Order: sequence, then C-alpha cells, then structure tokens
Amino acid sequence: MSHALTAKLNPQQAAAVELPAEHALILAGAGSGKTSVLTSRIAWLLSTGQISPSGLLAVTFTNKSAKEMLSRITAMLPLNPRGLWVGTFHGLCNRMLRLHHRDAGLPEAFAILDQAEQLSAIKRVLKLLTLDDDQYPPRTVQQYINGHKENGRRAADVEAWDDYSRQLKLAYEEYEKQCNREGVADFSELLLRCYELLSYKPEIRAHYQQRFAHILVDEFQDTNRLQYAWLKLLAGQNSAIFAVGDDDQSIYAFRGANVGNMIDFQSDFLVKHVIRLEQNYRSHGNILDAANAVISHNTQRLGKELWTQASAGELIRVYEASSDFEEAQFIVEEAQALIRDGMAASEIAILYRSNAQSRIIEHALFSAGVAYRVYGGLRFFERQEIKHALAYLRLMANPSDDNALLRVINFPTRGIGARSVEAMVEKARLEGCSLWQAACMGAAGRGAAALGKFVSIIDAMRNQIAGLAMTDVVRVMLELSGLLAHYQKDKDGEERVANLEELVNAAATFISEDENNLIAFLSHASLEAGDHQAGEHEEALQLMTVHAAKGLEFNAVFLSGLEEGLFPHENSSKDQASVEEERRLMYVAITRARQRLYLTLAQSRMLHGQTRYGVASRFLDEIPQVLLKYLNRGYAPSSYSSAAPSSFNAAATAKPVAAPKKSTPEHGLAIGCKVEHPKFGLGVVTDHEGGATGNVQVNFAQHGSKWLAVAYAKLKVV
DNA sequence: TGGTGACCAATTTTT
DNA sequence: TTGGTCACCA
Repeated sequence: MSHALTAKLNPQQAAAVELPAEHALILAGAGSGKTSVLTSRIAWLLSTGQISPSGLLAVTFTNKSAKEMLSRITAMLPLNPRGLWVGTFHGLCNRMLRLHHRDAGLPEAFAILDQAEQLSAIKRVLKLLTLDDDQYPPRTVQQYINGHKENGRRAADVEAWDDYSRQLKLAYEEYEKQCNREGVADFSELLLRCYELLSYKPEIRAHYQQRFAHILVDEFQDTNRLQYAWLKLLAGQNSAIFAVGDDDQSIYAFRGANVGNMIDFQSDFLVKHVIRLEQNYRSHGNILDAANAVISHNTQRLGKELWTQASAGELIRVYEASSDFEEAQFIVEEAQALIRDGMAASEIAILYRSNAQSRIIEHALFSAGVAYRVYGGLRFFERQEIKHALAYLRLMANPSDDNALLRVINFPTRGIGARSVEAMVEKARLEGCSLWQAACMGAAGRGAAALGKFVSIIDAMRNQIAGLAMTDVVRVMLELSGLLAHYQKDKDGEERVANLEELVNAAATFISEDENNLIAFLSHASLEAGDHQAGEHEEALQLMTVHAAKGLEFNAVFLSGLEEGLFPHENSSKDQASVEEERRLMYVAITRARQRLYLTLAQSRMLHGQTRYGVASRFLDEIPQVLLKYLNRGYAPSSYSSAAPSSFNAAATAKPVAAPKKSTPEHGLAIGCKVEHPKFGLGVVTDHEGGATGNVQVNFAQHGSKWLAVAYAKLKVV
C-alpha cells in the first residue's frame, strides 16, 4: 500500500510522506506538489494503520482547500468525511466550541458574526459610548479589536497609556460585553475562545492532545500568532505536527500572518525533519528562473530554489504600453490571439496588483466581445436579501441576537422608524435586557402597534418551525417575514427572489450532508460565504488580483501594471519588510504561469482621476535580461500594433495577425452605440458589466434606462 | 423614509 | 475617476 501511495512521488515528496511520527516542516515551493504530499501523508498514515481517522486533524485556511483535501483523501480511501477533523481553523474551532459550548461560556445557539456584522456591532458600541466617528473610525476600532484578539489579548490584557488608547480599550471591553450578552462570536473570537477553552480546561485539552496524534497544517506561512498558539496547545506529548508552507509565498502579513511562525516552530518544537520540495511541476524553466531571480533579492528567507525537468520554454514577454488604455488593448488582442490558436480562455489569467486596475481591462474586453470573469465581489451569503433572510433565521435561533434584530425589525418596512428603535434600545439598556425582550414589553405611543406586529411575526415563525425540516423552516421564514413578497413586488427584485429560492435549495442540500439543524446551517452560512461569483466553470478569461491568484495556475498569465507605485505599491515601498512582501507577491504572480508569461506596464496611467507617469517596476529589473523578450523595444509606440501578437505555438514564427479591430465588438454593444430592442425600441448602450455573458445598460428613448442580459435580450445594433 | 447632492479617500482579504 | 458615507429634504 505504502508503495502505491509513494510511487508517483519524487524522492523528497516520498520522504515527507513517510516521515516518522515526529514534528516536521515541509518547505513546499510553488507548484511542487504540496497538496499531493499532504493528502498522501494522510492516506499513508491511515492505510498503514498508524492512526485511525479520529486521530487526525488537518487544518487549512480556506474552505476551498479543505474541501479539496477532503475529496482527495476520500478518493484514496473509503472514509466517512464527516468523521474526519479536516477543515479551516475557524471551522474546526467552531466545531470544538459547539461541542463544549458550556465550558467555553457560550450559549448553545451562539451566532457567528462575519466582518460586516462585526462592524455594525462595533458601530453600536461606539454609539453607546458616544465616541466620535472621526476620532474613532469603526474600521480602525475593528482592526484594533481583531489585532488584539489575534495576539491572544482580551480587553483586560490591553495596556492603555493615554486617553486615546484608554477609549479604545473601553470600546473593546464594551464590545466584549455586548457580544457575550447577545451570544455572538466574531471570527477571531472563534479562535481565541477555542484557545482559551483548551488552556483553561486541562481535561478537555488532555482529551484532544491524546486524540490527535497527527496534526497537519497547510499554508503554514499564513498562520497568525493565535493560530500558532492554538496549534501549540493542541499538540500534546505524543502528537506530531506536519507543517507545510512556503515562506516565499507569504503575502498576508497585512492581515496578521506571521512568517516568523515557521522559525519559531522549528525551535519551539525541536523540529528534526525539514524537507524542501523544490522540484516544480508547473512552469517552464525560464519562468522559474525569473521567479528565482526575483525572490533571491529578499534577505529574510529560509532558502529554496525551484527547478524543473521541463524545458526552458519561451522567453517572458515584456510589453511597455504608452498608456493604461493601450496596455489593456494589447492584453486583449494578445489574449484573443491565444484563444484563436486554441488555448482555452479559462487557461488565461490577467493579473493585477489592485482591483482598480480591472476596470480598464474589463472595458477593453467588453468592447472586443471577449468573455471574462472577475474574481472578487459579492458572494452568495453576502447578498443583501440573503443577509436579511439569515437575520430572521438567527433571530429565531437566538432572540437575544440584537444585531439580527436591528437588521430586520423594519425590513420589509413595517412602520418601525428610527425613533421607535431608539426608544427600544434605550429601554433595553435601562433594563439590561436584549432588544427582543424590550420589544416584547411593548412600546408607548404610536409605535406600539407596529412593534407588536413584529413581535407576533417572530413568535409565529418560532411556533411554526418546530419539527420542520430546514427547507421548510426557510420557506416559513420567507413567507411570514414578508421578505419574499417584498422582493416579488419590487420591479428589480427578480434576481433577489431567485437568490432567496436558492437559499431554500441551499437549506435542502445542507440537510443531506449534515444534521437537520438550524444552528448548524447558520454556522455554515457564516463560515462559508459561498462562491465568489456564479459561472465559475464557464469558458472565460480569468481576471483577478495577484493575491486571489495564489494557489491557482494557468497556461498563460498576463501580469499588468508593472510600475513603481503600483507594484510594488507605493504604500509598501517605504520599508524593507513591506518591499519584501511585495516581492513575494511578484514571486507568486510569476509562478502562476505554466507556459507563457507576459509582463506589461504603461508609461501613463489614470489614477485617482489624474494621469500619472510611472517608472518601470524594480521587479522588472530584477529579472535577468536574457529571460526577457521585449515585444516593443524602443518603445513609445503610438499604437501597439507595431508588435504583432505572437502565436502561442512557440516554435512557429509569429504568424501575421489581422489588423487590430478598433472598437468593433463582436456583439456590437460598445458603450455609446445605438441599439434596437423588439419591445423597448431604440436606445443607446450606456454601461456594461460581466463581459460578453453579462449585462448591458441601455437608455431607451421611450422606456428609460434598463439593464439587460446580453445573451437574452434581442438587441440589434442600428 | 427614501432619495439626492456634497464631500472625501483611494492596496492586498479569508474566515 | 470612482465609490462610499452622510447630512438634509420632500
């Protein structure tokens, strides 16, 4: 068995998989088969009978990688995934806290606040303390609180020397109290609370320490201090931690990731086994050479150099555009050439340092009629209508969830205005009770009837759902709350109604894979906000930030905006540490490409409404010239057409490509063009979103402005 | 109670 | 340039 598992691995990978049950650090370079090693290790441990499934804990950062790991393991071995402790840090902490909620000092039905909900909870605290928004911006306070939690500090542990920090500390204290009163936990609370559970309850700690003989950690370079401390508590005398990570891909310091954990791990745990996975299975040689060259400029490294058995491949193409507009044009036409040559659009990525850069590229793509998909944006459980629905569900599960109550008390509107809410908040404060209890006591004056109605709606919901399946719980809620009716009445509510129906479906599928339980469903909704965007598997160009591209790979990658101030970003070019982080980001970007890499920059760029003239990024200079091929040497072309898009088949000499079509999109729907709709008549295209498969906004002469789906609306260019 | 205009700030983001 | 927030008004 063990032979079969390691047969496909290289010697370093195999060595890692078959390490003895001792602490180990695996330095896994980009594209070195990290996930295979992690899952093979698990499969090896289980199949050789060294541990039972219950003795294993594997932790990741994202649900995506947790799912990936789980599906790979269950593909190798017949296991019930539900019995396995494989999940995200937050997911596993939540699981532990649910099991021991009493010992953790949490109500059974505690709700999980996401970032946005935490922010509104903090705003309430600041209002209560009458702290000025300008001096104490809610976002700053949020960072302050999370920062302390991620370093294991409760409000009581925080030092305050001056008035300002005393106020912040006070806000933290009050926020803690509020969360406890309402029975809610934010994301960092899940970790901190679980950490405290393990440290204050020796018998629980001992139980898990004994149980988890093997703890495997993915993306170890991304762990923060608290996550590291949690791992340290969880690992007992007989546990072995198998940490996999890459210090060169540490790009999340800004949200608390501490690469230093890799060094601390080695000394704290007296790690004997450090294995480097340096053979890369993804990229051609030139791309790896460029990546190695760039990252070698960093001083703080554990040291690692990627190599490949693959050929050198093509040179890295550099294109210097005269403007951001022209840069976008170049990328689009070049990408079209690649697609024409047979490359799948979904195998082509356009990367940028900051989201703002996507606009102009999207515009160019749209004008050319090329399908594309932008990563980022709202996720399913973050949509307004879904948030409202979830708030009702949460209120049903836990009436003292004031956050949830405030969100829906007057949505759909039922005549409970700001003053009534204000009065209720004041009442709750005086009585020291929840808003729900205050609401139940009724109100004086005109607001009384409306408030009574709200209370009876919630009561009715709670009475009706007893014994119902999750889907029906959601249905009842949608009916009684009036949410569904509200959006059905709304002329632009079609999509929202569809999303609410999708929520019913989500509840249905949830039952099949988990227990039929409102609380579990709500946790699931908070911890897994869902897909970033629909149409993930559609054939389209992939647009995303370099951060979002981590972990992904593409046949061809366009890395745009290689200018000082953009990449490295100007906010990160002052001190060495942040430049090194930017350089790691560059390293991540380069190593996304399998076969072809384009580096593009623009001499002028529209930034904050002003034209800026940039200088080439220092990272460009850090790549050996021999690896680069300038597509427009001698630059400053008025039009990029001087550089003919080159064929994807590297051996072939660039074949002549048709002269670039200027603003003649294949579907003909560029902004400003006149169209005719069978029902609405004549109009002008004024805006668009989502590419050729997305929507266009048309201002119709007779019927005003409307958003229409390109694919369905029978628009004719006139 | 929702809509409008002034004003300001402006990486990267998972859970 | 864009987007978000906020005060003010019908």
